[in-house]
Amino acid sequence: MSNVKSAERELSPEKTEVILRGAMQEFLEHGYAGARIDKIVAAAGVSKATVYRRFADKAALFTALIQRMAVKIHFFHQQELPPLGEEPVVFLKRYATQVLDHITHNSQELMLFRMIIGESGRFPELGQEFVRNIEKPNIDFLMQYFATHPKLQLADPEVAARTLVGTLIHFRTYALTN
Amino acid sequence: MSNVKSAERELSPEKTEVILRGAMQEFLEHGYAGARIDKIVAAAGVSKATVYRRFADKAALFTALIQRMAVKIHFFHQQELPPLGEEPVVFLKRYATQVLDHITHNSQELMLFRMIIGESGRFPELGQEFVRNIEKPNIDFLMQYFATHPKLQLADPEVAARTLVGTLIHFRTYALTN
DNA sequence: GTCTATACAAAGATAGAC
DNA sequence: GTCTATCTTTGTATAGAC
Repeated sequence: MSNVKSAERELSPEKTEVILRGAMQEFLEHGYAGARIDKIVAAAGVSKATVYRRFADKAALFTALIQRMAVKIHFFHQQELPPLGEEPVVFLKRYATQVLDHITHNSQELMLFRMIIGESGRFPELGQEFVRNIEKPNIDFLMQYFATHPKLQLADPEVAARTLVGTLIHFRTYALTN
Repeated sequence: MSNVKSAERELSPEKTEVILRGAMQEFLEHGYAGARIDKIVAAAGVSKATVYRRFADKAALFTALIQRMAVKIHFFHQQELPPLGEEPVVFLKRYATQVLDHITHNSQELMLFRMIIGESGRFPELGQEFVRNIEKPNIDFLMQYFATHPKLQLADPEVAARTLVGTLIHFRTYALTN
């Protein structure tokens, strides 16, 4: 006989939100092993018990956070495309510039990429998630773009797409420092 | 009046060697923050005091290890070049295959690349060291190769070299999982 | 110069009050 | 459902014997 509201009275979504926000800061700055639960709860303004009621342990909190970020970044990139009507050379230059600028002005995203790569040996599902959510959509888009623009004379659209995406990500996560 | 031998009686190089070997295992497997000094000394068969007599702290041990590995890998790659007399297309395919195979059969090197990228935000000098010792020599070599083979019709040898190296490293450290 | 034993701090996780 | 207080383990680093 409980009404609808009582059925919802479980874990408050607001607290979950602030926990994840605090966790993001701490994990991005120090990596998985370097992150401290104490710092996360301090930043979130909740107690440890509140964290451990939602997440089994540190690893569960970490993976939950990363998966959430993967989805957000995915949708973000989709909105950012430069106009498709331009000449291919112009479009591709803008596309590349935009990706690099985006990461450059979004230091959290740079830290995220680096962390994913660094932890992907110990959290394989995490690396796969990112391939699925971030790299794959970009590669698929470019593949189709290349395939529908024969004037570019690209023998293999998939190779071209993987090359461009790989070069851009690598250039920003490894070659440059800040 | 001390003879030459007594002047050398400082820290035994053999112990330094086994410490670094144990440290390599542990750091590569768990990253910087995840590595445990206890595990390192256990693997090396020495005491903690012996470690701390040589290295000021964990970070000093870490950076010393990475710099040593950077030098070793640098020299290793130099010896591996496929025959330069081949047709450019053949040579480049072999070069790429060899780099990928090398990392694939050298899981420690893969772990090292991932760790460098993951820690490069917190240890910037470490990322720079690797650019200098590993990426730069490869890029320089390819640049010169491209410049001396005009039939490849590459407008910008440096861009081509960076693209190839970046794509190869990224493909192996991020896109694939194992 | 190297070891054993230990200091000291901090971590992750939980019990019990409200 | 959330907090305070605490348990237990484990970490880095060092003091002192040999």
